[in-house]
Amino acid sequence: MVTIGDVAKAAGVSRSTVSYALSGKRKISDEVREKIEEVIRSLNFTPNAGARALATSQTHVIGLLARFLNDEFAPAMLQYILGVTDRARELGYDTLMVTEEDGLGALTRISRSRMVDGFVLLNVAENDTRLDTLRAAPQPGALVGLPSDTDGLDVFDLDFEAAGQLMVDRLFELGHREMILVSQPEHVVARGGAYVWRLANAARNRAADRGAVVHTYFGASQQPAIGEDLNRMLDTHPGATGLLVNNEAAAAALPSVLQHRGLRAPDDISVIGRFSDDFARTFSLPFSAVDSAAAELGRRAVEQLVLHIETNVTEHIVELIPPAIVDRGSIAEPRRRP
Amino acid sequence: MVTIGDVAKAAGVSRSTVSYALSGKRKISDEVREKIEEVIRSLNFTPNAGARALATSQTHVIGLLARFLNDEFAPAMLQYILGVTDRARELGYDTLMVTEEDGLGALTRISRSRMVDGFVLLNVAENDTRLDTLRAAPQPGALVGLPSDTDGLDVFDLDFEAAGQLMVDRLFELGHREMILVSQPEHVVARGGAYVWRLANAARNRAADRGAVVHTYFGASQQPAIGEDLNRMLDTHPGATGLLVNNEAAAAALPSVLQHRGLRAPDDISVIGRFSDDFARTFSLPFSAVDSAAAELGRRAVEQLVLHIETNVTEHIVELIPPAIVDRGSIAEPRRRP
DNA sequence: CTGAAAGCGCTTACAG
DNA sequence: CTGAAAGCGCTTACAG
Repeated sequence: MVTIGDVAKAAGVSRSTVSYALSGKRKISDEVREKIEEVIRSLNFTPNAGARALATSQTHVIGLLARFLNDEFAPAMLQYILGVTDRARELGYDTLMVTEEDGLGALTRISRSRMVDGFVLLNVAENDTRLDTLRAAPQPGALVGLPSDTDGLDVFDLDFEAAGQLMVDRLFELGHREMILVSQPEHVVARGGAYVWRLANAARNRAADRGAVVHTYFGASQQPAIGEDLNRMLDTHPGATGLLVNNEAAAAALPSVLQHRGLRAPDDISVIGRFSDDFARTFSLPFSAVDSAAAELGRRAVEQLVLHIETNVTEHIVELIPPAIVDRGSIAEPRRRP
Repeated sequence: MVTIGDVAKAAGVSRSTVSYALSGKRKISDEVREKIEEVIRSLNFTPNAGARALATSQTHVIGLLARFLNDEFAPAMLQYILGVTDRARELGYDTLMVTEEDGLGALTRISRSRMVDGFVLLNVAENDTRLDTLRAAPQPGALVGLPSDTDGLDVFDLDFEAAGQLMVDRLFELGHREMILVSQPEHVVARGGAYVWRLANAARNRAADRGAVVHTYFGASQQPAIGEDLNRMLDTHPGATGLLVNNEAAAAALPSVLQHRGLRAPDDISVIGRFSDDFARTFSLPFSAVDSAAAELGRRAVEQLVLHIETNVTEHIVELIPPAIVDRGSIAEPRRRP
């Protein structure tokens, strides 16, 4: 393998000069620098990452801890991941992706062995067991998902409270007074998916404040259960004119459920979901929705993480991205009763 | 940070003894070994990965090059990725996930800087521009996807030819004589997705051999285009009794298309797809299908890669996994014409 | 503007 | 059975 020594020899300079030419950390005469650059090109030299990491204590790798809970909707995870890997690369970092069950063990192992400069945690739960370890680690950490204790960490999430309010407001203003909210399954909440009840409570409270009602339900995260759930909800509340869907599987199942019942959105029922634009596109969901902002959250987490890695800022931030509705034409004034 | 020197000092031995105790590469007296282990635990020592990599030229990291073409069906990619990361971890490797557009540049950069011990390439095209670079790299490589030239690389893929034959055979034996095959979009083929025509040609030829006919079509990979495509095909071939679906978006769109037309599988039409079990479960697709074996392919690629990394086998293999049908009750004898 | 040398934290022949 | 020392390929004070 070609080393910095080979380059130095071929260019007729010392290894330190090559190193400085590479880093730009001191002035090198044009003549020498050009010679070095030429040699680097002709020898195809790239510095050894391990050696560099050893010398600088910087790996230029970030650790991405992703949890794939088999009852959550895997496709949605991909957008967060791509947000992270793409932005990391733009900032000069590669991404070590960790998917093991034992996230805590992985975090400990990777942190102690100094394989990465920092961590991004996806799918963070209300009381995430990984957080204490992360706080005690020498590397900084950024989260996607809002835990109860955000101390010492940068946190990014969609503002689910505002999302719940926005969904209700939008329908309320069109005239809807009775709505159904389908949330993620109860076990997602039980496991610490606090965003589920953040959105649900906000929606219910906002409706109550304005003199409307939102019937809130947990729904299965897979077919056919979720389809049956939806039918049951619609049967139970024949007067409901609006459907809020905070559950990707439910959103994906909804077109056929509506079709089966002979309902059309927005003519017969207004539908507003909460999912990513990419998700909507892939499954052709004809429903207006609050965008999950998955890629953006991943990108923001990386940016803030890199800021902590590369500078000595000590403040941490909690950033809740304001919800935005992507209009796909599925909400309108409630149908006039005949 | 705690180093091997700290451990040695606390245990009252030399650094080499600690190193050998860690690696087991030479006999250490029980007494000394136990003392060392105790110190390691109490100091929370984990060897520095960069230093180890520098000394051994082994990173215990594999590079995973994944391409996310925005017109391909992203959710399906996840299964391959998890197969790779999970199996890698079981074998003692972490995974550097690379998603940049410029896969060739990434491969070059990561290979030269010695960040990984080997590469797994996903989504390999017929004439993949990354392969020559991979062959010239000092690290071994394993592919998921069959290129035209497999020289010097380990290759894993579903046997799409056998899959096409199997799909036709299964329907033929039930009595179907006219079938429609919906493939991935033409531009996937144009880009080198050879598996599309491997399956299509095999299906068509097998049908011809047996005196049946398969109408083959490319279909869009997104809604609503794919829904219209499906309707057009069904309109064009009213006599077709079997539908073969080698296109995930089409499979996902099919339930509502069938419902719209008042068709049921298998009563009115037999349907057999090619997608992953996980995909079927997530979207509740009630169609029998040849399993993509995504996770298995990812796992096999890693296993073979690690074999090359850790031993000096020089033979390379091309492994085409035989297709297997997962029965979901969507195929039966063709309906008797009234 | 440039070079010689120390040091990052490991592993592994070499020596006993 | 164990230790002293060289070396992996970089970076960066130190010196000129």
